[in-house]
Amino acid sequence: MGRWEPNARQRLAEAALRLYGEQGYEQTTVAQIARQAGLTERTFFRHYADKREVLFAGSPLQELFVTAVAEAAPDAALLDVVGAGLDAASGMFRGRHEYALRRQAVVEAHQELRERELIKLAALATALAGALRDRGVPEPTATLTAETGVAVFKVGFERWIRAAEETDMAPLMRGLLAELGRVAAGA
Amino acid sequence: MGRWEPNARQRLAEAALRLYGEQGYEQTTVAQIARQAGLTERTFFRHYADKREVLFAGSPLQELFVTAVAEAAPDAALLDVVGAGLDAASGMFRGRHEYALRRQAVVEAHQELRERELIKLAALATALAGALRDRGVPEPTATLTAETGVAVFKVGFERWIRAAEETDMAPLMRGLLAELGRVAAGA
DNA sequence: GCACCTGATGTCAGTCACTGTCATCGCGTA
DNA sequence: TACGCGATGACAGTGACTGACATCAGGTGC
Repeated sequence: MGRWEPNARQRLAEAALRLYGEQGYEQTTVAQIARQAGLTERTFFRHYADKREVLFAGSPLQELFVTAVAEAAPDAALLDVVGAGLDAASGMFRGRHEYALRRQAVVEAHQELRERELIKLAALATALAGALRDRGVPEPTATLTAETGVAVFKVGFERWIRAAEETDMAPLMRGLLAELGRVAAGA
Repeated sequence: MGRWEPNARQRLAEAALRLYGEQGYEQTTVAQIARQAGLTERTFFRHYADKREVLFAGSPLQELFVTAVAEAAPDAALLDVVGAGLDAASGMFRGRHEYALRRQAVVEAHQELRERELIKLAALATALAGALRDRGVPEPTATLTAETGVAVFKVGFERWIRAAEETDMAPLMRGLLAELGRVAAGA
C-alpha cells in the first residue's frame, strides 16, 4: 500500500475536520487542507471526490445497519427488524460522542454539508429497502418502512448528540420506535 | 416591477429546465441559460443563488402543506392532520404530471440536484414539526410525525410520477398512510 | 545488481461556478 | 426636465475541480 508517508486519506480527513471547525468550511481551501496533510491539492481530489466528501467517506453506518437487517431472524416482526438495524447503528457511536458532536457542529453549520449528509441518509434508506425486499417484504411496505426507519434514526441521532453526557443510543431509538407505533395507532 | 422585458426569473427557470433536459445539467453552463433568456450570467445569480436553485425556488409545496396542517380541525387525530397536509400537497400537482415528470427526470439524473431536493424536503419536515408543535403536539412526537409524513410524501410522489397515466395523488398518499399504520401496529 | 513496471504523487494549465464593484439604463416622480 | 431607484451589464477575481503529463519509490523478474 503506502510507499510514501502512510495514511494519506486519514491525514486529509483529520486536517479537514480540524480546519473546518477552526476557521469555517467556506473559509477553508482545499489547498490548505492538503498542505496541512503534507500533500498537494491535486492529491486531495484523488482521495475524495470533492471538498464535502472528506467528512463522509468511510463511515460504516450503512453497512452495519443493512447487515443487521439482513441477518435478523427470518420470522422477526418488521418493527423488530428495523430495531435490530438501529441497534447496530447505535453501536458504532459508542464512546464517540465527543467526536460526533464536533463533526456534527461543522456539518450543521453549512448547507452544502447538510445536503451531503441527507443524500447519504437517502442512500441508506434505499439500501435498507433493498434488504427488506430480500427478506420478502413487498413494496411499497419495504420502501415505506426503510424511509420511516431512517426518519427514526435522524430524530434519535439528533437527540443523542444534543445530550450533555454521552448516553446509550440504542434505548433512545427503541423508545422512538415505540412512540411511532403509538402515533400510527392513532393515539 | 418589470421595466425591462418582464418575467426574467421565469424565463431563466424555463431555459434552465430545457437545457438541463436537452444536454444535461453538467454540460449546461450558467452563461448558456442566461443567454437563452436574453440576460447575462451575472443577472442569473441575482435571481437564483446558484445553478441548482433555479429548479427549486418558488414551489408552494411547503406553504400548502404547512397551512393545511395548521388549519386542520383542532381535535383531529394526528394521522388525519398529516393526511390533510398530504391532500393539500397533492392538489398542487393536479394536471402537472407531464411537467413534474420532465423536471424529476432531470433532478434524479444528477447528485447535486438530488441533494438540493432532499434539503428542501428536510426544510419541509422542520416546518411541519413547527406547525405540529403549534397545535400542541409535544416533542419528540412532533418531529417524528413530521419526518414520517415527509417520508410518506416521498414514497407517494415517487409512485405517482412513475405511473404511466396521471392519477389522483391524494388517495395514493392516504393508502400509504394506512399502510404505515399497519406496519407500525406490527402487522 | 539492474532494468522495468506500477501505483501514488507533483506540476501545470484550463474551465466554470460564484462574488464584489462599479457603470449604465429605463421608468416613475417631483 | 432633472433626479432617484431598481434592474441589468461589464469586468476582474477567487477557488473548486479536471485532464494530461512528469516523477518518484518500491517491488519484480532476470
